[in-house]
Amino acid sequence: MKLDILTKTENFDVQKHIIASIRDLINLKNLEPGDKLPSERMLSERFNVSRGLVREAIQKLEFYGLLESIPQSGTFVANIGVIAMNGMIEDILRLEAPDFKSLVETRILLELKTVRLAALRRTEDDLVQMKAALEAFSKKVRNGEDAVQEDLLFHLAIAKASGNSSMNTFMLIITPEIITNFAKYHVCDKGVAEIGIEEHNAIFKAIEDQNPQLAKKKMKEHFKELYKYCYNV
Amino acid sequence: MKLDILTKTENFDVQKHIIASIRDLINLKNLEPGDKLPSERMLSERFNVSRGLVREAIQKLEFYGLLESIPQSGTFVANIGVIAMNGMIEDILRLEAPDFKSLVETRILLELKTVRLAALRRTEDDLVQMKAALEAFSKKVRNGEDAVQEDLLFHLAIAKASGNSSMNTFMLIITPEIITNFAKYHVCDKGVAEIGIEEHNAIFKAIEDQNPQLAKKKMKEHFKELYKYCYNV
DNA sequence: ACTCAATAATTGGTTAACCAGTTCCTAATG
DNA sequence: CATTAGGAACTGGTTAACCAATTATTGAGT
Repeated sequence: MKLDILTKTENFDVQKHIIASIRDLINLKNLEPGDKLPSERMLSERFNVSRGLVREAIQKLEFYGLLESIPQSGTFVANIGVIAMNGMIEDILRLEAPDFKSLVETRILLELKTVRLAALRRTEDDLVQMKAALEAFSKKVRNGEDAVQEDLLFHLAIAKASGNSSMNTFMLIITPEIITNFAKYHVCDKGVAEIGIEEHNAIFKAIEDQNPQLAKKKMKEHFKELYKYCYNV
Repeated sequence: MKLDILTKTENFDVQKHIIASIRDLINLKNLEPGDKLPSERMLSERFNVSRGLVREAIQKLEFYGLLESIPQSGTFVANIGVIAMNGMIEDILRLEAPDFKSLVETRILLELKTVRLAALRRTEDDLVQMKAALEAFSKKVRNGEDAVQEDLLFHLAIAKASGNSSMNTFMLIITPEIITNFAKYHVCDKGVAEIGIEEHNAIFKAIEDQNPQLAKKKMKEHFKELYKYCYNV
Protein backbone atom coordinates (compact mmCIF):
# COMPACT_ATOMS: atom_id res chain seq x y z
CA MET A 1 0.00 0.00 0.00
CA LYS A 2 2.63 2.47 1.05
CA LEU A 3 5.34 2.92 -1.52
CA ASP A 4 7.92 5.29 -0.18
CA ILE A 5 9.20 6.52 3.13
CA LEU A 6 7.58 9.73 4.24
CA THR A 7 9.46 12.72 5.51
CA LYS A 8 8.59 13.84 9.01
CA THR A 9 6.52 16.81 7.85
CA GLU A 10 4.60 14.66 5.38
CA ASN A 11 3.99 12.14 8.10
CA PHE A 12 2.81 14.96 10.36
CA ASP A 13 0.32 16.18 7.76
CA VAL A 14 -1.05 12.69 7.28
CA GLN A 15 -1.51 12.37 11.03
CA LYS A 16 -3.41 15.64 11.14
CA HIS A 17 -5.65 14.40 8.38
CA ILE A 18 -6.36 11.19 10.25
CA ILE A 19 -7.15 13.08 13.44
CA ALA A 20 -9.57 15.28 11.54
CA SER A 21 -11.16 12.19 10.04
CA ILE A 22 -11.62 10.66 13.48
CA ARG A 23 -13.26 13.89 14.65
CA ASP A 24 -15.60 13.84 11.67
CA LEU A 25 -16.47 10.24 12.38
CA ILE A 26 -17.25 11.01 16.01
CA ASN A 27 -19.55 13.80 14.89
CA LEU A 28 -21.15 11.74 12.14
CA LYS A 29 -21.95 8.86 14.45
CA ASN A 30 -22.81 11.13 17.37
CA LEU A 31 -20.41 9.26 19.62
CA GLU A 32 -20.63 10.32 23.25
CA PRO A 33 -18.29 9.84 26.22
CA GLY A 34 -17.69 6.16 26.81
CA ASP A 35 -18.76 5.08 23.33
CA LYS A 36 -16.50 2.81 21.36
CA LEU A 37 -14.64 3.93 18.27
CA PRO A 38 -14.49 1.61 15.26
CA SER A 39 -11.54 -0.74 15.42
CA GLU A 40 -8.12 0.34 14.24
CA ARG A 41 -8.40 -2.02 11.28
CA MET A 42 -11.69 -0.53 10.15
CA LEU A 43 -10.39 3.01 10.55
CA SER A 44 -7.26 2.25 8.56
CA GLU A 45 -9.37 0.77 5.78
CA ARG A 46 -11.87 3.61 5.85
CA PHE A 47 -9.21 6.32 5.76
CA ASN A 48 -7.00 4.43 3.32
CA VAL A 49 -3.95 4.60 5.56
CA SER A 50 -1.90 1.98 7.34
CA ARG A 51 -2.96 0.74 10.72
CA GLY A 52 0.27 2.04 12.22
CA LEU A 53 -0.58 5.60 11.29
CA VAL A 54 -4.05 5.21 12.76
CA ARG A 55 -2.42 3.94 15.92
CA GLU A 56 -0.13 6.95 16.16
CA ALA A 57 -3.03 9.34 15.69
CA ILE A 58 -5.01 7.58 18.41
CA GLN A 59 -2.01 7.69 20.74
CA LYS A 60 -1.71 11.42 20.19
CA LEU A 61 -5.36 11.94 21.06
CA GLU A 62 -4.77 9.70 24.06
CA PHE A 63 -1.89 11.97 25.10
CA TYR A 64 -4.29 14.90 25.13
CA GLY A 65 -6.81 12.87 27.12
CA LEU A 66 -9.47 12.68 24.41
CA LEU A 67 -9.42 8.93 23.77
CA GLU A 68 -8.60 5.87 25.80
CA SER A 69 -7.47 2.54 24.41
CA ILE A 70 -8.21 -0.61 26.36
CA PRO A 71 -6.35 -3.74 25.28
CA GLN A 72 -8.38 -6.44 23.60
CA SER A 73 -11.46 -4.32 23.94
CA GLY A 74 -11.39 -1.13 21.93
CA THR A 75 -10.73 2.59 21.85
CA PHE A 76 -13.21 4.73 23.72
CA VAL A 77 -14.20 8.37 23.71
CA ALA A 78 -12.97 9.98 26.94
CA ASN A 79 -15.23 11.55 29.50
CA ILE A 80 -15.40 14.79 27.56
CA GLY A 81 -18.48 15.88 25.68
CA VAL A 82 -18.87 16.43 21.98
CA ILE A 83 -18.45 20.18 22.17
CA ALA A 84 -15.21 20.07 24.13
CA MET A 85 -13.98 17.25 21.92
CA ASN A 86 -14.48 19.29 18.76
CA GLY A 87 -12.98 22.40 20.26
CA MET A 88 -9.91 20.65 21.56
CA ILE A 89 -9.25 18.72 18.37
CA GLU A 90 -9.54 21.93 16.40
CA ASP A 91 -6.96 23.49 18.69
CA ILE A 92 -4.67 20.47 18.46
CA LEU A 93 -4.81 20.54 14.67
CA ARG A 94 -3.93 24.20 14.62
CA LEU A 95 -1.01 23.82 17.00
CA GLU A 96 2.28 24.69 15.45
CA ALA A 97 5.85 24.40 16.63
CA PRO A 98 6.47 27.19 19.12
CA ASP A 99 8.59 30.13 17.99
CA PHE A 100 11.58 31.19 20.03
CA LYS A 101 9.75 34.17 21.51
CA SER A 102 6.97 31.95 22.85
CA LEU A 103 9.51 29.64 24.40
CA VAL A 104 11.36 32.44 26.17
CA GLU A 105 8.13 34.03 27.32
CA THR A 106 6.94 30.73 28.74
CA ARG A 107 10.25 29.95 30.36
CA ILE A 108 10.29 33.27 32.17
CA LEU A 109 6.73 32.79 33.35
CA LEU A 110 7.48 29.30 34.64
CA GLU A 111 10.75 30.16 36.31
CA LEU A 112 9.45 33.22 38.13
CA LYS A 113 6.92 30.86 39.67
CA THR A 114 9.11 27.82 40.29
CA VAL A 115 11.73 29.93 42.03
CA ARG A 116 9.09 31.24 44.45
CA LEU A 117 7.70 27.78 45.08
CA ALA A 118 11.22 26.43 45.54
CA ALA A 119 11.88 29.03 48.21
CA LEU A 120 8.76 27.89 50.00
CA ARG A 121 9.09 24.14 49.60
CA ARG A 122 12.74 23.22 49.02
CA THR A 123 14.02 20.26 51.04
CA GLU A 124 17.54 19.79 52.28
CA ASP A 125 18.15 17.36 49.46
CA ASP A 126 17.00 19.96 46.94
CA LEU A 127 19.56 22.38 48.35
CA VAL A 128 22.33 19.82 47.97
CA GLN A 129 21.50 19.21 44.33
CA MET A 130 21.17 22.90 43.52
CA LYS A 131 24.46 23.61 45.24
CA ALA A 132 26.18 20.91 43.20
CA ALA A 133 24.80 22.30 39.94
CA LEU A 134 25.82 25.77 40.99
CA GLU A 135 29.40 24.82 41.76
CA ALA A 136 29.76 22.84 38.55
CA PHE A 137 28.63 25.99 36.73
CA SER A 138 31.04 28.28 38.56
CA LYS A 139 33.96 25.95 38.04
CA LYS A 140 33.49 25.76 34.28
CA VAL A 141 32.97 29.49 33.89
CA ARG A 142 36.13 30.28 35.86
CA ASN A 143 38.02 27.93 33.55
CA GLY A 144 36.70 29.91 30.62
CA GLU A 145 34.74 26.94 29.34
CA ASP A 146 31.23 26.96 27.97
CA ALA A 147 28.75 26.30 30.77
CA VAL A 148 25.35 26.36 29.11
CA GLN A 149 24.60 22.84 30.30
CA GLU A 150 25.47 23.55 33.91
CA ASP A 151 23.42 26.74 33.73
CA LEU A 152 20.45 24.74 32.55
CA LEU A 153 20.86 22.09 35.23
CA PHE A 154 20.75 24.71 37.95
CA HIS A 155 17.46 26.02 36.61
CA LEU A 156 16.07 22.50 36.31
CA ALA A 157 17.08 21.85 39.91
CA ILE A 158 14.98 24.84 40.91
CA ALA A 159 12.05 23.48 38.93
CA LYS A 160 12.40 20.18 40.72
CA ALA A 161 12.56 21.90 44.13
CA SER A 162 9.31 23.70 43.33
CA GLY A 163 7.49 20.48 44.09
CA ASN A 164 5.15 21.02 41.15
CA SER A 165 5.52 18.14 38.73
CA SER A 166 3.51 19.87 35.99
CA MET A 167 5.83 22.84 35.89
CA ASN A 168 8.81 20.52 36.19
CA THR A 169 7.63 18.61 33.14
CA PHE A 170 7.00 21.75 31.13
CA MET A 171 10.46 23.07 31.96
CA LEU A 172 11.94 19.81 30.73
CA ILE A 173 9.99 20.12 27.51
CA ILE A 174 11.03 23.65 26.62
CA THR A 175 14.59 23.61 27.93
CA PRO A 176 16.37 21.65 25.18
CA GLU A 177 14.78 23.76 22.49
CA ILE A 178 15.85 26.92 24.26
CA ILE A 179 19.42 25.65 24.53
CA THR A 180 19.48 24.81 20.83
CA ASN A 181 18.27 28.29 19.95
CA PHE A 182 20.73 29.90 22.33
CA ALA A 183 23.54 28.04 20.63
CA LYS A 184 22.20 28.83 17.18
CA TYR A 185 22.01 32.56 17.75
CA HIS A 186 25.25 32.65 19.69
CA VAL A 187 23.73 34.31 22.70
CA CYS A 188 25.07 33.84 26.17
CA ASP A 189 28.68 33.62 25.10
CA LYS A 190 31.59 34.69 27.27
CA GLY A 191 31.14 37.67 29.54
CA VAL A 192 27.53 36.96 30.39
CA ALA A 193 28.60 33.85 32.27
CA GLU A 194 30.70 35.64 34.90
CA ILE A 195 27.75 37.80 35.85
CA GLY A 196 25.66 34.65 35.88
CA ILE A 197 27.67 33.20 38.75
CA GLU A 198 26.79 36.00 41.11
CA GLU A 199 23.17 35.96 40.03
CA HIS A 200 22.89 32.22 40.50
CA ASN A 201 24.43 32.53 43.94
CA ALA A 202 21.94 35.21 44.91
CA ILE A 203 19.04 33.08 43.72
CA PHE A 204 20.34 30.08 45.60
CA LYS A 205 20.78 32.03 48.81
CA ALA A 206 17.24 33.40 48.62
CA ILE A 207 15.87 29.89 48.17
CA GLU A 208 18.02 28.61 51.00
CA ASP A 209 16.73 31.41 53.23
CA GLN A 210 13.18 30.56 52.18
CA ASN A 211 12.58 34.09 50.98
CA PRO A 212 10.24 33.78 47.97
CA GLN A 213 9.98 37.51 47.23
CA LEU A 214 13.73 37.94 47.12
CA ALA A 215 14.16 34.76 45.09
CA LYS A 216 11.73 36.05 42.48
CA LYS A 217 13.43 39.43 42.41
CA LYS A 218 16.85 37.88 41.87
CA MET A 219 15.53 35.64 39.14
CA LYS A 220 14.03 38.68 37.45
CA GLU A 221 17.39 40.41 37.49
CA HIS A 222 18.97 37.26 36.10
CA PHE A 223 16.54 37.29 33.20
CA LYS A 224 16.97 41.00 32.64
CA GLU A 225 20.58 40.28 31.77
CA LEU A 226 19.43 37.60 29.37
CA TYR A 227 16.90 39.89 27.76
CA LYS A 228 19.62 42.29 26.66
CA TYR A 229 21.38 39.57 24.72
CA CYS A 230 18.50 37.46 23.60
CA TYR A 231 15.31 39.29 23.02
CA ASN A 232 15.90 40.91 19.66
CA VAL A 233 16.40 37.60 17.88
CA MET B 1 10.37 -13.70 23.52
CA LYS B 2 7.56 -11.77 25.16
CA LEU B 3 4.94 -14.00 26.64
CA ASP B 4 2.12 -11.90 28.00
CA ILE B 5 0.59 -8.52 27.46
CA LEU B 6 1.96 -5.89 29.78
CA THR B 7 -0.20 -3.53 31.75
CA LYS B 8 0.45 0.14 31.13
CA THR B 9 2.35 0.66 34.36
CA GLU B 10 4.51 -2.40 33.72
CA ASN B 11 5.19 -1.13 30.24
CA PHE B 12 6.07 2.25 31.71
CA ASP B 13 8.56 0.71 34.11
CA VAL B 14 10.20 -1.25 31.32
CA GLN B 15 10.52 1.93 29.28
CA LYS B 16 12.16 3.71 32.20
CA HIS B 17 14.61 0.85 32.51
CA ILE B 18 15.47 1.06 28.82
CA ILE B 19 15.98 4.81 29.02
CA ALA B 20 18.31 4.33 31.98
CA SER B 21 20.20 1.68 30.01
CA ILE B 22 20.61 4.04 27.08
CA ARG B 23 21.95 6.69 29.43
CA ASP B 24 24.43 4.21 30.91
CA LEU B 25 25.53 3.21 27.44
CA ILE B 26 26.08 6.83 26.43
CA ASN B 27 28.23 7.32 29.53
CA LEU B 28 30.08 4.05 29.08
CA LYS B 29 31.00 4.79 25.49
CA ASN B 30 31.56 8.50 26.15
CA LEU B 31 29.22 9.43 23.33
CA GLU B 32 29.21 13.13 22.57
CA PRO B 33 26.77 15.35 20.65
CA GLY B 34 26.44 14.12 17.10
CA ASP B 35 27.72 10.61 17.82
CA LYS B 36 25.72 7.64 16.66
CA LEU B 37 23.92 5.32 19.00
CA PRO B 38 24.07 1.56 18.36
CA SER B 39 21.28 0.38 16.09
CA GLU B 40 17.84 -0.39 17.46
CA ARG B 41 18.40 -4.07 16.81
CA MET B 42 21.63 -4.15 18.79
CA LEU B 43 20.08 -2.23 21.65
CA SER B 44 17.10 -4.56 21.79
CA GLU B 45 19.42 -7.54 21.89
CA ARG B 46 21.71 -5.98 24.44
CA PHE B 47 18.87 -4.97 26.78
CA ASN B 48 16.91 -8.18 26.15
CA VAL B 49 13.76 -6.34 25.13
CA SER B 50 11.81 -6.14 21.90
CA ARG B 51 12.82 -3.66 19.25
CA GLY B 52 9.44 -1.96 19.55
CA LEU B 53 10.08 -1.05 23.17
CA VAL B 54 13.52 0.31 22.29
CA ARG B 55 11.83 2.37 19.61
CA GLU B 56 9.31 3.84 22.04
CA ALA B 57 12.06 4.75 24.50
CA ILE B 58 14.04 6.46 21.75
CA GLN B 59 10.96 8.34 20.61
CA LYS B 60 10.39 9.58 24.15
CA LEU B 61 13.95 10.85 24.36
CA GLU B 62 13.41 12.41 20.96
CA PHE B 63 10.33 14.19 22.33
CA TYR B 64 12.49 15.76 25.01
CA GLY B 65 15.06 16.75 22.41
CA LEU B 66 17.84 14.45 23.62
CA LEU B 67 18.11 12.14 20.60
CA GLU B 68 17.43 12.42 16.91
CA SER B 69 16.61 9.55 14.58
CA ILE B 70 17.52 9.85 10.94
CA PRO B 71 15.94 7.28 8.60
CA GLN B 72 18.23 4.66 7.13
CA SER B 73 21.13 6.21 8.94
CA GLY B 74 20.94 5.93 12.69
CA THR B 75 19.98 7.55 15.97
CA PHE B 76 22.20 10.39 17.09
CA VAL B 77 22.91 12.17 20.35
CA ALA B 78 21.44 15.66 20.21
CA ASN B 79 23.45 18.83 20.50
CA ILE B 80 23.42 18.65 24.28
CA GLY B 81 26.50 17.74 26.25
CA VAL B 82 27.01 14.75 28.51
CA ILE B 83 26.30 16.64 31.70
CA ALA B 84 23.00 18.06 30.54
CA MET B 85 22.08 14.72 29.03
CA ASN B 86 22.56 12.92 32.33
CA GLY B 87 20.77 15.59 34.32
CA MET B 88 17.78 15.67 32.01
CA ILE B 89 17.41 11.92 31.78
CA GLU B 90 17.55 11.69 35.55
CA ASP B 91 14.76 14.25 35.74
CA ILE B 92 12.71 12.47 33.09
CA LEU B 93 13.02 9.18 34.92
CA ARG B 94 11.86 10.77 38.14
CA LEU B 95 8.87 12.47 36.56
CA GLU B 96 5.58 11.26 37.92
CA ALA B 97 1.99 11.90 36.96
CA PRO B 98 1.06 15.36 38.24
CA ASP B 99 -1.20 15.55 41.27
CA PHE B 100 -4.35 17.63 41.15
CA LYS B 101 -2.82 20.43 43.19
CA SER B 102 0.06 20.81 40.70
CA LEU B 103 -2.39 20.92 37.83
CA VAL B 104 -4.53 23.65 39.40
CA GLU B 105 -1.47 25.64 40.43
CA THR B 106 -0.10 25.45 36.89
CA ARG B 107 -3.42 26.28 35.30
CA ILE B 108 -3.78 29.42 37.41
CA LEU B 109 -0.24 30.50 36.58
CA LEU B 110 -0.78 29.97 32.86
CA GLU B 111 -4.18 31.61 32.71
CA LEU B 112 -3.20 34.72 34.64
CA LYS B 113 -0.58 35.19 31.94
CA THR B 114 -2.56 34.18 28.86
CA VAL B 115 -5.41 36.50 29.81
CA ARG B 116 -2.98 39.43 29.96
CA LEU B 117 -1.36 38.50 26.68
CA ALA B 118 -4.78 38.01 25.10
CA ALA B 119 -5.76 41.52 26.15
CA LEU B 120 -2.65 42.82 24.43
CA ARG B 121 -2.69 40.72 21.29
CA ARG B 122 -6.24 39.53 20.59
CA THR B 123 -7.37 39.85 16.99
CA GLU B 124 -10.91 40.48 15.82
CA ASP B 125 -11.20 36.83 14.96
CA ASP B 126 -10.14 35.87 18.48
CA LEU B 127 -12.93 38.04 19.85
CA VAL B 128 -15.48 36.34 17.62
CA GLN B 129 -14.45 32.89 18.83
CA MET B 130 -14.35 33.90 22.46
CA LYS B 131 -17.75 35.51 22.15
CA ALA B 132 -19.17 32.34 20.63
CA ALA B 133 -17.77 30.19 23.45
CA LEU B 134 -19.09 32.66 25.98
CA GLU B 135 -22.61 32.64 24.61
CA ALA B 136 -22.68 28.87 24.35
CA PHE B 137 -21.71 28.80 28.01
CA SER B 138 -24.36 31.30 29.08
CA LYS B 139 -27.07 29.55 27.15
CA LYS B 140 -26.42 26.18 28.75
CA VAL B 141 -26.16 27.59 32.25
CA ARG B 142 -29.46 29.48 31.87
CA ASN B 143 -31.07 26.22 30.78
CA GLY B 144 -29.78 24.63 33.96
CA GLU B 145 -27.56 22.27 32.00
CA ASP B 146 -24.00 21.30 32.82
CA ALA B 147 -21.60 23.64 31.05
CA VAL B 148 -18.14 22.47 32.03
CA GLN B 149 -17.18 21.92 28.38
CA GLU B 150 -18.26 25.39 27.29
CA ASP B 151 -16.46 26.85 30.29
CA LEU B 152 -13.29 25.09 29.21
CA LEU B 153 -13.60 26.20 25.60
CA PHE B 154 -13.81 29.83 26.67
CA HIS B 155 -10.59 29.48 28.60
CA LEU B 156 -8.92 27.71 25.69
CA ALA B 157 -10.04 30.50 23.39
CA ILE B 158 -8.21 32.92 25.67
CA ALA B 159 -5.10 30.76 25.51
CA LYS B 160 -5.29 30.81 21.75
CA ALA B 161 -5.74 34.59 21.69
CA SER B 162 -2.59 34.94 23.80
CA GLY B 163 -0.56 34.27 20.67
CA ASN B 164 1.85 32.09 22.62
CA SER B 165 1.79 28.60 21.18
CA SER B 166 3.78 27.11 24.06
CA MET B 167 1.26 28.21 26.64
CA ASN B 168 -1.55 27.19 24.31
CA THR B 169 -0.09 23.69 24.10
CA PHE B 170 0.39 23.42 27.84
CA MET B 171 -3.18 24.52 28.45
CA LEU B 172 -4.36 21.82 26.08
CA ILE B 173 -2.30 19.25 27.95
CA ILE B 174 -3.56 20.01 31.44
CA THR B 175 -7.16 20.91 30.62
CA PRO B 176 -8.67 17.44 30.10
CA GLU B 177 -7.13 16.16 33.30
CA ILE B 178 -8.52 19.10 35.21
CA ILE B 179 -11.97 18.49 33.80
CA THR B 180 -11.81 14.84 34.79
CA ASN B 181 -10.83 15.77 38.33
CA PHE B 182 -13.51 18.43 38.54
CA ALA B 183 -16.09 15.85 37.55
CA LYS B 184 -14.66 13.28 39.94
CA TYR B 185 -14.78 15.54 42.96
CA HIS B 186 -18.11 17.07 41.98
CA VAL B 187 -16.86 20.61 42.10
CA CYS B 188 -18.32 23.37 40.01
CA ASP B 189 -21.86 22.06 40.15
CA LYS B 190 -24.91 24.27 39.98
CA GLY B 191 -24.79 27.67 41.60
CA VAL B 192 -21.18 28.34 40.73
CA ALA B 193 -22.10 28.47 37.06
CA GLU B 194 -24.43 31.47 37.30
CA ILE B 195 -21.70 33.53 38.91
CA GLY B 196 -19.36 32.25 36.22
CA ILE B 197 -21.38 33.97 33.50
CA GLU B 198 -20.81 37.41 34.91
CA GLU B 199 -17.17 36.69 35.55
CA HIS B 200 -16.63 35.41 32.03
CA ASN B 201 -18.33 38.48 30.64
CA ALA B 202 -16.08 40.74 32.69
CA ILE B 203 -12.99 38.93 31.49
CA PHE B 204 -14.14 39.09 27.89
CA LYS B 205 -14.87 42.80 28.11
CA ALA B 206 -11.43 43.53 29.57
CA ILE B 207 -9.80 41.62 26.74
CA GLU B 208 -11.97 43.37 24.18
CA ASP B 209 -10.99 46.72 25.68
CA GLN B 210 -7.34 45.66 25.59
CA ASN B 211 -6.94 46.25 29.28
CA PRO B 212 -4.46 43.63 30.53
CA GLN B 213 -4.45 44.71 34.17
CA LEU B 214 -8.22 44.54 34.43
CA ALA B 215 -8.31 41.24 32.55
CA LYS B 216 -5.88 39.70 35.00
CA LYS B 217 -7.81 41.09 37.95
CA LYS B 218 -11.08 39.64 36.68
CA MET B 219 -9.45 36.29 36.03
CA LYS B 220 -8.13 36.30 39.58
CA GLU B 221 -11.61 36.90 40.92
CA HIS B 222 -12.88 34.10 38.71
CA PHE B 223 -10.36 31.72 40.20
CA LYS B 224 -11.06 32.90 43.74
CA GLU B 225 -14.56 31.54 43.34
CA LEU B 226 -13.10 28.26 42.12
CA TYR B 227 -10.68 28.07 45.01
CA LYS B 228 -13.50 28.01 47.53
CA TYR B 229 -14.94 24.89 45.95
CA CYS B 230 -11.85 23.15 44.71
CA TYR B 231 -8.77 23.74 46.74
CA ASN B 232 -9.34 21.49 49.69
CA VAL B 233 -9.47 18.34 47.58
C1' DA C 1 49.49 2.72 -4.64
C1' DC C 2 45.30 5.26 -5.61
C1' DT C 3 40.38 6.18 -7.42
C1' DC C 4 36.05 5.27 -7.77
C1' DA C 5 32.19 2.52 -9.30
C1' DA C 6 29.78 -1.76 -8.00
C1' DT C 7 28.09 -4.35 -4.37
C1' DA C 8 27.18 -6.17 0.15
C1' DA C 9 25.87 -5.08 4.85
C1' DT C 10 23.46 -2.06 7.95
C1' DT C 11 20.06 1.37 9.17
C1' DG C 12 15.34 3.29 10.72
C1' DG C 13 10.74 2.81 8.95
C1' DT C 14 6.79 -0.06 7.45
C1' DT C 15 3.85 -3.82 7.00
C1' DA C 16 1.36 -8.10 7.62
C1' DA C 17 0.80 -12.05 10.32
C1' DC C 18 0.15 -13.49 14.97
C1' DC C 19 -1.21 -13.44 20.12
C1' DA C 20 -4.06 -13.49 24.02
C1' DG C 21 -7.94 -11.42 26.03
C1' DT C 22 -12.72 -9.63 25.31
C1' DT C 23 -17.24 -9.51 23.41
C1' DC C 24 -21.11 -11.20 21.28
C1' DC C 25 -23.93 -14.64 19.32
C1' DT C 26 -25.70 -19.23 19.35
C1' DA C 27 -27.65 -23.37 20.84
C1' DA C 28 -28.25 -26.73 24.20
C1' DT C 29 -30.39 -27.31 28.71
C1' DG C 30 -33.37 -26.52 32.75
C1' DC D 1 -39.27 -19.24 27.48
C1' DA D 2 -35.19 -17.99 30.08
C1' DT D 3 -30.39 -19.08 31.25
C1' DT D 4 -26.11 -20.11 30.48
C1' DA D 5 -22.12 -22.72 28.68
C1' DG D 6 -19.53 -22.91 24.46
C1' DG D 7 -17.32 -21.07 20.66
C1' DA D 8 -16.60 -17.98 16.85
C1' DA D 9 -15.31 -13.41 15.69
C1' DC D 10 -13.21 -9.26 16.91
C1' DT D 11 -10.09 -6.26 19.77
C1' DG D 12 -5.59 -3.69 20.78
C1' DG D 13 -0.92 -5.19 21.41
C1' DT D 14 3.25 -7.63 19.76
C1' DT D 15 6.45 -9.64 16.81
C1' DA D 16 9.17 -10.90 12.82
C1' DA D 17 9.87 -10.31 8.09
C1' DC D 18 10.40 -6.82 4.66
C1' DC D 19 11.64 -2.16 2.30
C1' DA D 20 14.36 1.45 0.54
C1' DA D 21 17.99 4.56 1.66
C1' DT D 22 22.39 4.91 3.46
C1' DT D 23 27.00 3.42 4.58
C1' DA D 24 30.90 0.39 4.46
C1' DT D 25 33.51 -2.83 1.71
C1' DT D 26 35.56 -4.55 -2.17
C1' DG D 27 38.10 -4.91 -6.35
C1' DA D 28 38.95 -3.73 -11.01
C1' DG D 29 41.18 -0.17 -13.73
C1' DT D 30 44.67 3.28 -14.11
